[in-house]
Amino acid sequence: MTDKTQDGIRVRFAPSPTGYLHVGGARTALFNWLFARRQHGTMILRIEDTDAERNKPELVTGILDGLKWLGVAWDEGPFYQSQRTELYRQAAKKCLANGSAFLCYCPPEKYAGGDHREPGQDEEPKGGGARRVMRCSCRDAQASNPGVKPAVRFKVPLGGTTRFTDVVFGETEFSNEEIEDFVLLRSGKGDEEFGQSMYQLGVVVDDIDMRISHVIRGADHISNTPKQVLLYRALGAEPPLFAHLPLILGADKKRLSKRHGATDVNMYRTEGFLPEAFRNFLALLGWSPGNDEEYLRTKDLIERFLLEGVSRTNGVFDKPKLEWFNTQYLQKLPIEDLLPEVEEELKRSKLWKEEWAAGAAPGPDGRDQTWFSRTVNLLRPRIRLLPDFSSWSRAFFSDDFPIDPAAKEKFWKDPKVPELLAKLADALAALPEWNHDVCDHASRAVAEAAGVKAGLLINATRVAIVGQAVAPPLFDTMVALGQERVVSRLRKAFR
RNA sequence: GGCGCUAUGGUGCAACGGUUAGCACGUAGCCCUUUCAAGGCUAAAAUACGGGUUCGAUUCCCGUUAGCGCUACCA
Repeated sequence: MTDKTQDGIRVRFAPSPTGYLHVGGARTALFNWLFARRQHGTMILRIEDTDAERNKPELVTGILDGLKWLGVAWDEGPFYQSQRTELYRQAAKKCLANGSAFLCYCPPEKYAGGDHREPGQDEEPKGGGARRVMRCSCRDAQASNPGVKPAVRFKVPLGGTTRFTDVVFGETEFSNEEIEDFVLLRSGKGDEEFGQSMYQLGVVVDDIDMRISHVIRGADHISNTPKQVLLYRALGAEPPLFAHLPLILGADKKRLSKRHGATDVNMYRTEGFLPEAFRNFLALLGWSPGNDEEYLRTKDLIERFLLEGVSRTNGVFDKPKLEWFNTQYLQKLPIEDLLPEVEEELKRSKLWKEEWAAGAAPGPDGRDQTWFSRTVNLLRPRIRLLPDFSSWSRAFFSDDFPIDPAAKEKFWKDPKVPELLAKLADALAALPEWNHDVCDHASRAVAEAAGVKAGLLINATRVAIVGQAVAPPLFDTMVALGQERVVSRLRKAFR
């Protein structure tokens, strides 16, 4: 075991391109990555595409995109198992040669059907010891069917136990009687001698070849592990350390699936979550730093990540908590980390103006080079998802914005409003300077002169200048928009 | 069915033999307030059940129950 880490910590994430990058897979990838970073190790990406039937090569791009968005960067690969067939065949032949595997001529659908009971066994095997009498004895099938191509099966010991140490679950032991003679290599098609590798062989051969020190993967692989440990031994290698991760469940505690909502990480990107918030949330699903801290930026996660902190209980994917994390990041992130995300969002929605880039020309208020960052800061406490910058905050970035009918209904009810806004427009237009306090005083003066409460004017004005009942504090909003726009929007309101 | 794993509020985690069982999300209420958020305060809410071990169990052991996983020439 110890010699496994001689050439350093080496981990891998090994998705199969039979679908998109699932949040469960994303969490596995994240844990591998955090562990590798924390231990100054190496992370390898390996595509497990040995099943030509199910595998869809075009899905690899989506998985890679998902990982990149997540910020999980691998150091080696991606390696494709479909291109390493010869390696697996050699390993299978080695097992054949040293007696740890055998050729099986059974038709695939017959093997488990009880065709292989030894003579004299008429009872259907019912688990327990009876099961092992199912050792394949299909030499007869070969004799009566000379053309049949065999698969290679591993010869699991008839007795004894196989144990391994799981860093998360502890010492784990399986009775060999429970393990069937699993297939290593599919039978050959056409004129091939053998077909593609099966999962168990591929993982083990690659994990040996890639000198993997820690196998960090979902707990759904616990039952596979003894098979793999047996294979390591048959191939003359020492098994790595295993760390199985509890599964992620949906709100009903069933395995997370599409009907629970989005399970494709790329959908969280398009929904507008910040990758760092998503990482923070995911890291805390099945792992804890050992105390109550929750807001952990990526550098903190790396610093704190220990396999010992991984939980053994399956966890529910709680989207409301993810949303909370996102708002936390939207509010707390240093502005320079947030700006690029907002810029990208505004570009997506075609609202972006190059003059807003840092250090460029003044913003719409014609005053300050950092208009964009000031405006984002003003907006961020109320934003939940990145696209809100384009929709909810549209009036800050474009003159073409809708007026919400419900907002009108609520704040323009009073018949005095049109005249009030006209007076306010005149008052504001006459202002020699433009800042929060000046706007504040001018507005309140107009309200007072008209004999109405300031609130009435303020609320009505908000609707006129941003089209919504909800926005940042009014006078800050006025400053962000600039004098010209505020005046013209007020004048246009009832025209 | 067999085998394996797991079991703290609705949810995610903490307490690794001794705490009034802690934090966060969510929920309810209050405060703040020009809207809405944010923020602050408060409240309701948990050790699945039954046996042991121990001076003492959330914590260790056994059983029950429940959930999940595996049980493919899928990964």
